[in-house]
Amino acid sequence: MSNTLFAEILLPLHLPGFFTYRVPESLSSEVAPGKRVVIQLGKKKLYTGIIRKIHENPPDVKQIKYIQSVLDDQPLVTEQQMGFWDWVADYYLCEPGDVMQAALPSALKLKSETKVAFHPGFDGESIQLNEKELQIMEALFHQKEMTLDEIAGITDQQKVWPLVKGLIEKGVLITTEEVAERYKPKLINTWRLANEYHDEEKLGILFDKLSSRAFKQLEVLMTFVRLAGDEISTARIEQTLLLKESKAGSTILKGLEEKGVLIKETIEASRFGSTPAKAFAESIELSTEQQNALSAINESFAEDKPVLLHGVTGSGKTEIYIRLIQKMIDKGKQTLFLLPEIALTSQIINRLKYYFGDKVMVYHSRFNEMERAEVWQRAAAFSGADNDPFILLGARSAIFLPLAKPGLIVVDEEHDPSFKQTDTAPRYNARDTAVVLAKMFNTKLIMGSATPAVESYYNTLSGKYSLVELLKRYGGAPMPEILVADLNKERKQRLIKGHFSSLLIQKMEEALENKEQVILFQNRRGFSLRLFCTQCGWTPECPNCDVTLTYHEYIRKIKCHYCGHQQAIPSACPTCKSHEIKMAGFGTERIENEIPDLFPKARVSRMDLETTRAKNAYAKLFNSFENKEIDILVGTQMVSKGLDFDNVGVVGIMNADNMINFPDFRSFERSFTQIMQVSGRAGRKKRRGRVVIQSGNPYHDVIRFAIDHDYKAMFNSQITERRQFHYPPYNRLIKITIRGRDRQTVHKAAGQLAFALHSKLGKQVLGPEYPLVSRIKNQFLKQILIKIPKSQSLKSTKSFIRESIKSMETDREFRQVRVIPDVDPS
DNA sequence: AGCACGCCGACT
DNA sequence: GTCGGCGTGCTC
Repeated sequence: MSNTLFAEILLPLHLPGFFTYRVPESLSSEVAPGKRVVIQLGKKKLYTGIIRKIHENPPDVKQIKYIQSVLDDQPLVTEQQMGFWDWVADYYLCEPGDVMQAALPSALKLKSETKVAFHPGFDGESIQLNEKELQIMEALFHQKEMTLDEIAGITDQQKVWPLVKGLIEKGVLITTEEVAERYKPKLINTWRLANEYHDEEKLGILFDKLSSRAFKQLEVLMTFVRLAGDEISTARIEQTLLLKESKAGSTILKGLEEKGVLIKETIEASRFGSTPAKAFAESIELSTEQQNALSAINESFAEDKPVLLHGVTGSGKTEIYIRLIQKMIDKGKQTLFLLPEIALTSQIINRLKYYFGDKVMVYHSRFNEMERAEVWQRAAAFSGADNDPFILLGARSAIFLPLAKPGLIVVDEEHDPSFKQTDTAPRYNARDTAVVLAKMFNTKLIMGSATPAVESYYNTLSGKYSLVELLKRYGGAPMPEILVADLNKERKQRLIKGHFSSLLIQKMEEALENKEQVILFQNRRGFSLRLFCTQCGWTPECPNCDVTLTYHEYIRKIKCHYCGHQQAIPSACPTCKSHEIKMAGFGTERIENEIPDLFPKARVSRMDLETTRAKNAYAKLFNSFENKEIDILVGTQMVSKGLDFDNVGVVGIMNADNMINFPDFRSFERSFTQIMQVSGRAGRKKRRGRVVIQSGNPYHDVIRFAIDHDYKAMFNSQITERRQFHYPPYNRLIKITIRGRDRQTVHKAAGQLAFALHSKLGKQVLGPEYPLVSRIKNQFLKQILIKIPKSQSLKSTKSFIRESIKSMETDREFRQVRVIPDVDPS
């Protein structure tokens, strides 16, 4: 007789620590760390949890529930991965449950639903029931089982539970909680030839027999033979293909099955189509520069050092990645390839598939639940077979994919801010997390960018990473020429038409004359169209958030970016009753509308969030630009990422100032990066492209450095500033947001927390201050910023911060206040 | 996170 | 009265 077992269960919820459940005797041989279990939490809800530990110590709690069932035969998450999850939770100051929630695809996290049915003992005799109760019963006679939502639908009432509860008490209804495994492998039917007929002679006799009476069956069999080709004894033909090719129905197949001619086999199939590789990675010819870079990378890998590949746009970083990936494939190891979300729709996927075919699997937020779960499962089940996923490609959440044999991690466009998750916990940076992951799993790591993040470049100087440079474009293509249009000067001389300077117009004309294309870039921060009253200056604001509403053409309404509130355009100003309401600011749409006047013959399209919302809209725009059906493409950020076109003569940056003047310690760096990324779209193979930057401040350092393509000058100027003002990479930042319904309480709570932090951290604590937007969805916000010197122990500082937050949260006065820590905020 | 419980204001 | 709208506390 063994002792009772208990299990520490990790739940995908924002709750501290683990919950302890009891292991029933019947499951004691099945439980193991890393397996999923079904447990009940609270009064009825069932959840999927993951076993973290099994022990024999009864916990000190009032009630202890049993594990209901074990879902996996093999652990879904390995010990090593769990260690990685723990690191993420610890470093980014969140709960392990937050990490589980982010890491597991939703199809692997089941949740129960309440189902209502008749009580088996209920005899149908009507007791005193009201109209709504009768409605429910009526519906149940037809359906046997209903969810609470369905009941809400038929009774036309939102709060349905008291109603159902009454019926349960009367002995009419019962409820059950149902969980269904949501991930199901896709199954397809295939057919093979029975062993008996592998013999040619016997097959011949069969043909003769069928030709006399079963003509349809003969046709199917002949189709089978044709499709099977040389592999008649081993071939498995898909049912759908077989039926389509022989134009037969499934009854005919049944007939053949009954005669013992063909045998049905159901196999697990991929939800993804198959694309064979079209070329060998070895066939790529590297330039001398690329060859040197590759050797340098391999040398650093030998020392187990992460590599930062600083390669200008068009220098051929991808070819180097492909070579490195091929080497991993030869060793039977997997590559995790991370890139920014928007770049996922781009050419790089096609490039990798071109060389690696089915060995590439993409993990994408646009995929449905099942597809994501399939990628997850196949990554973990990897055994090195030919069509196994050797390359896992995805945005930041792909960092949690369970690679069975990881060998290499690639972080492309490593400077990109979208690697940092900002909205929900865990607020992790996938690039920084990749560095830790690589160390924990003993894999190689390469990060690439044309404009590395200041932090990353600094790490190469301090020796934490190796720096490998590719500072020339592939094939000796020239870097684009960068010109600046002085908006103030042109404005004085009245040369500006709409939002176009004479310089930009001139360069665009030249390009269009040469049959070259034009890309115009408008930063999203400038994309707001604001209404204002010309008489008193009034501007419509969001009732729930502390922001002005912005105009959206496609709905002809004004809308809030934070909470989604929208309303009609006011016809009169509510303060002064004036009807003189005008629009300020400009976006991609405005620019698009101005073009016909300036370039009547040009074909114009717009690429931004609105125009690419529909499925495949992005690909369509992309293709028509590539096929030169578009002369001028106006767009936001989107046009700056991963688009490589050959025929772009001019890139126009409509307004550089709203990027540069953004109040943030990274705005200088971001502006430079943005300008360089957009500029990279110009020119390429054939001739030197041109970039026109429009600015009211043409002698600003950012613009000067951009003109010279001088990353290092930008870096040097920034690193000095960062040191002086104690910003990263010299100090670590932790931003703490305090949020709540009541302004005064938030103010007080923030003050108290800052005071507590101050007691030990002193001047490292800044604030509390109101953030740029101090109210979102009717919640008031305040922020505290902590600047921790690199020399200081991060571990003890963080645990002190954790404790300070906890002690503030336990104060009853602040029970409605939420505290949100953000480590290394972007 | 979800959910029950409890209190309050608005209507069939 | 009953319904729905929150605020609050709790989950092994």
